[in-house]
Amino acid sequence: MRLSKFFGKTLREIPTEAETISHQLLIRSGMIAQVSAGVYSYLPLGWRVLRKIEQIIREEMDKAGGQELRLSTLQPLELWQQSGRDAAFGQSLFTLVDRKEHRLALGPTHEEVISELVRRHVQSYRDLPLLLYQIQTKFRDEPRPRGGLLRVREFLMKDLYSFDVDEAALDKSYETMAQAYRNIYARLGLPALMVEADSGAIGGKESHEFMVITESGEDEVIYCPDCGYAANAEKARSAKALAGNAAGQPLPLEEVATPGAKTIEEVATFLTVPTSQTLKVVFYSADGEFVFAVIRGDLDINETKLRNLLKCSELRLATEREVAEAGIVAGFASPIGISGIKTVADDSLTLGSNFVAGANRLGFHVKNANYPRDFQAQLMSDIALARPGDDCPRCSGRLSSALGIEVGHIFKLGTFISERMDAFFLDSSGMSRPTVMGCYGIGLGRLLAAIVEQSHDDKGAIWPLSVAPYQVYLCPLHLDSLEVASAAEELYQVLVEEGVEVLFDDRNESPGVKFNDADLIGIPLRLTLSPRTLQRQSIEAKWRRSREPQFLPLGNAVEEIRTLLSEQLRSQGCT
RNA sequence: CGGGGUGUAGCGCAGUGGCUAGCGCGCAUGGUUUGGGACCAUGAGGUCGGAGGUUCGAAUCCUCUCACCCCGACCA
Repeated sequence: MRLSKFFGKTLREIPTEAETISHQLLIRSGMIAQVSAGVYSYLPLGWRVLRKIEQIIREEMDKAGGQELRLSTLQPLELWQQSGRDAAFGQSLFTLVDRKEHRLALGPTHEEVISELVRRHVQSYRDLPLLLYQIQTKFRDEPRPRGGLLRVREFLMKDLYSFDVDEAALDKSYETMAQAYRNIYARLGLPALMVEADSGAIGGKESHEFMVITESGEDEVIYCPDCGYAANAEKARSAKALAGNAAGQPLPLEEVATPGAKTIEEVATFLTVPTSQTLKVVFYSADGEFVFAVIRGDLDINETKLRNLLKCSELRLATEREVAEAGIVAGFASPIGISGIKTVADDSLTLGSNFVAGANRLGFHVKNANYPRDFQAQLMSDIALARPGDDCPRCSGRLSSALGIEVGHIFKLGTFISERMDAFFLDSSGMSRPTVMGCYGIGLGRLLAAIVEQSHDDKGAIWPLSVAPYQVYLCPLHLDSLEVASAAEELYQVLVEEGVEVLFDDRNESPGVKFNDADLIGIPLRLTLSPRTLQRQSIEAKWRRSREPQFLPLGNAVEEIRTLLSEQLRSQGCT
């Protein structure tokens, strides 16, 4: 491609609306253009990268046994009502009404549509397993799009759905997909960490996310540097230490005056006990129901875990007014002696005894509260937030945290969707059973942004060869020199004939402009030729990533270039 | 949805009641240049986000409204 005829222009200045590096560089290099909040067009450069990413994903899916298909984007809302996930997606669903007043959704994901399809085509266990995938635009009306391509409302996504006869077979499909994902990230030159994750609105039991660790990430990853345990903060566990007198004999309840001591810190200081010797109560509204969440004073509530435990869709802190209306004395509340309010507890209550808790009376707490002697909880589980510095749940290490971009998410869905969508099959004994599903998503645009986030310098993007918009930037200087012009032209023609992807800077610009554009766009290999290099019968070759150029003899430059490129691809793990 | 911010030329910005709205980059034409964003000359390009109001006079003051960005809530 000749730059003189190319659509799209580089920008010298950083557009004001772009804050994250990838957003700035993608706009400045002319890869994408914003249309609306969370809606982008891809210009030729960006589109080329996206298509290469797509092709790598397609190859790995095919290699793993996947079969590509295309599903509808318009989905009748009934499908979502049938699976019951219309509530889970809620406002994120883009909906519209057709001329017959029929309600439709723009697909945010395709489990419903594909289950329907599979239902009609799969009757026997002999038809399973199936790995079906699609690479299509999906729509989600995000509350807040952000960071350029990092979180958008219209996005290209690969989703693969697995259908198996039982859990064991699902485990196998899951592992096949996890490996395919590792291959994809390797080929994209993207270091991605597989972490345990919450399954959110998608539902299901087990799930993992693939994270690229970078400052602009919007997810917190909790990990153990010693044993490799890693999980999204929403999901992460920590080993909860025993409280100081965990082994103590339960003592009688005793009310003590604690004037003005409302927070855990104040109470603990006032009574000179560690915070792990206190109980904390947090008030929530869960789908409109008032809920007490009780946890040991040194820990915090993880709202994702709480939501999962309560199986509710809307969870928020109760307002002061709701607290007052429930007859709660804020700052001095506890579940002791309270009835008629749903109480859920963190299992840390069992890791201690003789706690300090609220007395449900202004200015008073009680000492020696013990579970379950003094109060009960309807639900008890781990609902604590794992924090950096906590003990690792798997080894004796200490947890750390980092921010990451979620570049892939795989789920073991189980049977809840297939049951609702009637996707049953007959097993070998003639019994009707729901297919066991898994789904495996990867966002292409976000992947593209993540690559830039972790592979750039102050000059611009640094694309790995496998996905670079072009492999080579052909950069002649002094184009008014006939010698240079004809040598460049000839080299361009030959390279193109050889199948090398060349961006030919045939503009009559100054060297600085050309070099800066080459760096900004981030083409892996730059070939410079000028009167100076021609005099030495050579052309200069420089990798975007490195500082030092090398000189190739003009005579067999094409051969040398091909060698350079194939060596580079091989070192990237791509063949 | 709550909080904060920004809308003036393609991009980045200046312009707090006054006459024809500026600057830099970019763009066009001509010329001189050419190894890290060159220089000179000439030129094109604006319903100042929109609507309403105040005023002799509004980019500027008031009201409403829309869009976009950031933080939070929420979310894959």
